[in-house]
Amino acid sequence: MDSIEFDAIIRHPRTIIHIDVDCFYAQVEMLRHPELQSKPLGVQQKNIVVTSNYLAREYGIKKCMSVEEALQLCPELALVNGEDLTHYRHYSAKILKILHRFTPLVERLGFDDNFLDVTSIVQKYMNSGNDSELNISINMEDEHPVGKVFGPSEEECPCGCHSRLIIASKIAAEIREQIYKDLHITCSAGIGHNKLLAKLVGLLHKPNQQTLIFPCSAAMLLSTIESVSKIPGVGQKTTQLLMSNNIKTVDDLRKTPLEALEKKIGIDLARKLKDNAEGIDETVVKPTGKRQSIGLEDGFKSVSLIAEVESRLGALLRRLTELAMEDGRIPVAMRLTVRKHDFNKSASGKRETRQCALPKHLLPSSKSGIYDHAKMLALAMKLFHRTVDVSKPFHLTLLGVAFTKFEERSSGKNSITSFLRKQVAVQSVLDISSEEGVSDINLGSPMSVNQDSNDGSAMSTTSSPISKPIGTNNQTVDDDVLNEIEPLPKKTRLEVWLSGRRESPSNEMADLRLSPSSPMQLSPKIDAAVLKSLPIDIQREVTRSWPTTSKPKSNNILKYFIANK
DNA sequence: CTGGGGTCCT
DNA sequence: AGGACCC
Repeated sequence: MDSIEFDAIIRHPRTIIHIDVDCFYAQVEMLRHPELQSKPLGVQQKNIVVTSNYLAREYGIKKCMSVEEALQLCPELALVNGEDLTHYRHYSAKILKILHRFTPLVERLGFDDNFLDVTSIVQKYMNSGNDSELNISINMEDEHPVGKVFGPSEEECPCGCHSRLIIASKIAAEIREQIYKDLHITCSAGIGHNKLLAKLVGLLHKPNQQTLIFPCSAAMLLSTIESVSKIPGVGQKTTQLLMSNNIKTVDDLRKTPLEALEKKIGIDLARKLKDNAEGIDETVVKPTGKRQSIGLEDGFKSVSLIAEVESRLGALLRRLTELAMEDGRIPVAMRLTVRKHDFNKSASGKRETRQCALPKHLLPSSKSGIYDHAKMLALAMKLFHRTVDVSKPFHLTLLGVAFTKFEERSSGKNSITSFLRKQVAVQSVLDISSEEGVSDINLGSPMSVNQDSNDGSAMSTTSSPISKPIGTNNQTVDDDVLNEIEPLPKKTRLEVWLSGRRESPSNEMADLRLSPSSPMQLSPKIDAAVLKSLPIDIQREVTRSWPTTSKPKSNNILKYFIANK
């Protein structure tokens, strides 16, 4: 077969639907507060209106606008706080379940953005006129797509994608209908033969509508997007790089020779963007599995006291352990995130993270079935002291804590797999107990904050003799476990103090010293020899079920069947 | 005081 | 551990 004919036949083999929930947070809040349904509504996080309903958008309110600005545009704007994502997470899971009724091939970006590869269900419809597994029947006689179509559709592509896309538009309509019937949430959809086109075309008609694009209109769609920054994957940095090279539009991108572009932005990105500029995108829909991390963050004006850090981390950890229990898997590592106030310039304020293994005995699987919050907090504080030099004044604008590696809850028996998996998870994580073994010397004298500063705030009178002798403080967490676990008060002394304090934080602070966090026995070293000593087929069995850290390199063979360019 | 989440790559 | 990206 001539390679050109071959190209023509196999060109657009996939069918992709992109489902975007309309102003997701705002819809959820309207469901929770029906009286707000008919009013302009914004969802607020800190000083930001992160999203708003369409009534509010008529006033010109945009995503991530400041509250001030939004209220100027619409003084009667109703605002609800959306800093707690619990309800959104809940609805997001329900939406995902509905999508899974259609196909397991669902890739999620965030809570409200989904790609579905419906190639195979479209094929089922073409074979039989219905899908016995779904309760949907599609009128195959009707050749018209549901919803809008972008661009001309005069000539049918010889690969047959035309009718596939039309069927997919009916499936998309059915998906949206089921989401609305079950949840009273509206979505918009884009239908195309790849992810890029499905996503971009769905933006054209937005609340509660859907749009289809045929391949012949792909280049046209890309031409109509004004800036390269609208291409998914082109963020702020790349946009700056491109603009400094006078590349602003997709057409600029097309005019730039690949070789020249590679030198400016790197070979991988250059190739991707040259493809994208023509509407080409071979990336596959990667089904989203379990989360790779579960985290919580809290931003604030400024936190400069260790005591307040401890209080806030404690609150975050309580919620985080609840989320982990819902998830069902056992976390194996903890990561702390800190954002330090950046007052040298108006720089963005980078985050710093520290990560460590989570010792097994802090986990709920061991006897009690619950987390030991005191020790979790001690561990988090240890990470904090690795991140922030508390001998000097500090002020933070964000604290976050996350679980980052997981072990499936064993369901009992698969001992060897479970054992090895745990080892591999722990192995790559820094073992913080093994270095600076006794550590916590800083913890002994936290009042040294401000010791040479003149800002006269809280602590300057202090330097209260903290001296619990470091030596006696230095029992390990393991020792604590062996001793008895002190019943955790509803409020810790720290929280009581914090909630009661007004202006004169005095030497009460001496009592707020973090309980001696100390080296923990962590992470037995992995024994690669154990694995290697197994029969090869057992090795394979074991490694196949490991949490995926390596990814299949995306050398899609289809690439070689794409019309040259 | 640009939010509170996430992903993957280097 | 950080960076860039997504929503």
